[in-house]
Amino acid sequence: MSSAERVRAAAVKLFATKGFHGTGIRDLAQEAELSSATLYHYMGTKEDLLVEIMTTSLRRLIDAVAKATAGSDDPVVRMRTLVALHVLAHAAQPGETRVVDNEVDALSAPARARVVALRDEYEQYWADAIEDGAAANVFHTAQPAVTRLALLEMCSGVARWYSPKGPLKLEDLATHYAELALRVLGHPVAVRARDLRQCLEVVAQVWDLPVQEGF
Amino acid sequence: MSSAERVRAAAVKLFATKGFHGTGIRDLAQEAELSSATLYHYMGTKEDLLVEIMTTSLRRLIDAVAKATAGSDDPVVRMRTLVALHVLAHAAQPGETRVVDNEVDALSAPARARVVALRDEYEQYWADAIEDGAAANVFHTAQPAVTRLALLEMCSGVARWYSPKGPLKLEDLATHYAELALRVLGHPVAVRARDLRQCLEVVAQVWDLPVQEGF
DNA sequence: TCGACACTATCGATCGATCGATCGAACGTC
DNA sequence: GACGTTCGATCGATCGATCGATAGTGTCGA
Repeated sequence: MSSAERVRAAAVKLFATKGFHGTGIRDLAQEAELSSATLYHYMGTKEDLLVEIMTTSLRRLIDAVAKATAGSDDPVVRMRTLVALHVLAHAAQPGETRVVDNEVDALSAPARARVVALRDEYEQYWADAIEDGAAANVFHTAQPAVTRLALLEMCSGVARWYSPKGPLKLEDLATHYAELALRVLGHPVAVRARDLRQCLEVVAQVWDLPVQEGF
Repeated sequence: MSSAERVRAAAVKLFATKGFHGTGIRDLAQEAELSSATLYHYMGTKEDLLVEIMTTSLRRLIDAVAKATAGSDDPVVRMRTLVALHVLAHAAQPGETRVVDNEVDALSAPARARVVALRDEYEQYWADAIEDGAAANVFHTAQPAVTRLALLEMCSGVARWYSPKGPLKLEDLATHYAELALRVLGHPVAVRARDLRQCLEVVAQVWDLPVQEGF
């Protein structure tokens, strides 16, 4: 792993576990096995590093859902795909996703605006799928906007507790959450294994992970 | 409001919005309208202040669920009560709950152990209700533990976005979430208004809030 | 009624430590 | 000798925390 990669990995790990403000430049340097001065050869300010992690992580997620939902009009299929992708991404990359979800408040106003715009772009996929499903009468929810937020929070929570060392396989996790999401949306239909396998492949591809189960 | 109360309120506000590490002693002093030296007349260390906020907040929540679920054996009723209480607490006291949910990592090891023990005590109510419901065949979930975590994350998320200024009333919010939770648990039954009103009263009582709607 | 004393509340000044960030110099490699 | 990397030393700023001093307030014996 190159020094540049070590710096980024160190930042993801420490920002995710100790928070942006709780992580010092010297913590970063120690984790990356470099002097604090050398860090600045690979980054701008500490905030630049945070912004880079957030934007690339969100861009990857947006690319993944764009790729995985392309060509599908069925809201149920899209919803299953969105949930599976979101859960897989949060389980496989808990560091990045925890930083994105928890450290938005640490950004300065202009940087925060750019990150929030990306997040809104992502959540629009969820809003569209829910709206289309409600219009097609396959989803039944009295408060679509609230339900969307509830689903997103439920799925993002995975990054806070999932461990690949536990008994639960990634596929089982994603399948279970897709099932829960459809229940929330008032559409009690079993999850098809075929849809899920496609999501696993997209995640492995976009995040550049080995393809076998468990990443 | 006394100085002691202003210190605590300032800490809740700033810890919730800027994070524990992102909040300086001087920020706290300015928000509480005191000098930084005077702060230490009302608190121990900054971490003591954080621990006090977390433990009292969790104790109140535990007291509330103990009071509200006492005497009820029906897992469905208990689950509705747990969800409504949790959502109402997170919507009515977003500061405290955000601090509890997000700043656990900022604690030193011994303090964290005490807080996590309280959190586990609280979550046991959820685990019991889900287990009893599954045993009574009124809940249907393949992964009870995962479902519990998913539900908790879903409900806690309310503190991140709910605003009393929005169009959504507290009762509608709690009712909607109770409905979503029962769907997640495979028990599609409408929420009874009577159960909810009792939860509103318990929250108002335990958190010492005015009883009329909206707190 | 009055002063003496104790106690609470407050703050300006300041402590040593750590913060994010920068500098010039020294490496190696081509 | 040009360039990409690395680091020790150090900058001014800010951090959490403490100090002694100064008011205010209530109590109690004379």
